[in-house]
Amino acid sequence: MTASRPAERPAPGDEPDVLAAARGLLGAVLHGHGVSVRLTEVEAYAGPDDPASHAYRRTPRSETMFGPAGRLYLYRSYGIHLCANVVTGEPEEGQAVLLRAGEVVAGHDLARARRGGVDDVRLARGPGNLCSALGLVPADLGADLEQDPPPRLEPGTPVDPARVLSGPRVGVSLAADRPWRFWLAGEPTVSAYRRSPRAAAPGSASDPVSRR
DNA sequence: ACGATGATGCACT
DNA sequence: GTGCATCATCGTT
Repeated sequence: MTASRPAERPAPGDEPDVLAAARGLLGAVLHGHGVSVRLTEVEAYAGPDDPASHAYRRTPRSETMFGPAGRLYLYRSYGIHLCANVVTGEPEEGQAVLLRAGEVVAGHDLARARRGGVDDVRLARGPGNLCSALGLVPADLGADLEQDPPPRLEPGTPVDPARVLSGPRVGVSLAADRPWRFWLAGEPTVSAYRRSPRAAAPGSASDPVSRR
């Protein structure tokens, strides 16, 4: 072996761009089909260096993640639910932010109808429920969120950084300790944390890249 | 062609 | 807290 440097591991302060992008999406408003949601909880997914990301391997499904920023990446979870991401970073990087939860700020009646009359704070709690409330459909895959017709993303007023909390991503079995989930403190719309049963024990060194 | 696996949600104890 | 429906996707055969 050569006298080269050790394997790269992100140094503190050298975090992937997608983390800042994720924090920046908190408070933004996503206008769906007749319903608008202010984002309160998101998760960052990096490219081929993130084992939990759909972009860990480039496949037909994840192709949108390798495209330009500001596009909508939709995927089907458990064969049933749609989940929405905003592509960030440069093309080929494969970075995106999963939209996990939000507060309905417009179109309440339509959102309630779509969600079967659950309590308002649950209208867009959880990535599948958020898509359902917004009325997103598979045809919205790849939509340019900066263009006029919905779905469209409206930058929110900046949030107080002290209100942004972080923790591990929900339900991922790999890189399960990376604290790449971000949410706004005190928001009742934020979903509950649930660790994947397949994830290594918290803090385990057997997890590919455990913590930062 | 086949089997395993979920970036979930909801019912249930 | 736990169990599981349900099916697109992807790696393997």
